[in-house]
Amino acid sequence: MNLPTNKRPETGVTDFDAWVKSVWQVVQGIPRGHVLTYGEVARLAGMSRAARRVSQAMRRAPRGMTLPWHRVVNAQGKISFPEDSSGYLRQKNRLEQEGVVFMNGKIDLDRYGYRGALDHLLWSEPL
DNA sequence: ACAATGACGCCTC
DNA sequence: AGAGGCGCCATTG
Repeated sequence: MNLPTNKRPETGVTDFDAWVKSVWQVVQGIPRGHVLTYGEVARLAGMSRAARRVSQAMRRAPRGMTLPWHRVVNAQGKISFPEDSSGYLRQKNRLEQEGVVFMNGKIDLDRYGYRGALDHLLWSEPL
């Protein structure tokens, strides 16, 4: 449906560049205390197969821009940084500070993920 | 120009 | 549940 990478002669902007901006918006829309997977972000931004590109997009965010990057995890409900890395710990701490609970290094996506967020909207389950 | 690299996901076994 | 294998695709070396 949407295959990017076509340069527009005038602007020099690629479809991928445009998609990157959508990614920022999607990520900024993730409510505090909830998470989305890379695949979900990619899909919501308009490229269903671009899960691996989401991290690139977030790294491209301008310096001043606040992006809740820590609210993006992989489809297994786990943090995608190596466990021994500082990034892993930073992300985990930020999430726990928002009330997200880890069990055996995993987040319950039915509770904190996309569907979980919908449930909260529908019948206001306590977090 | 070409091969390797990921903050991934899905399907199999 | 968990480990492999493979497809993905812009970027990097």
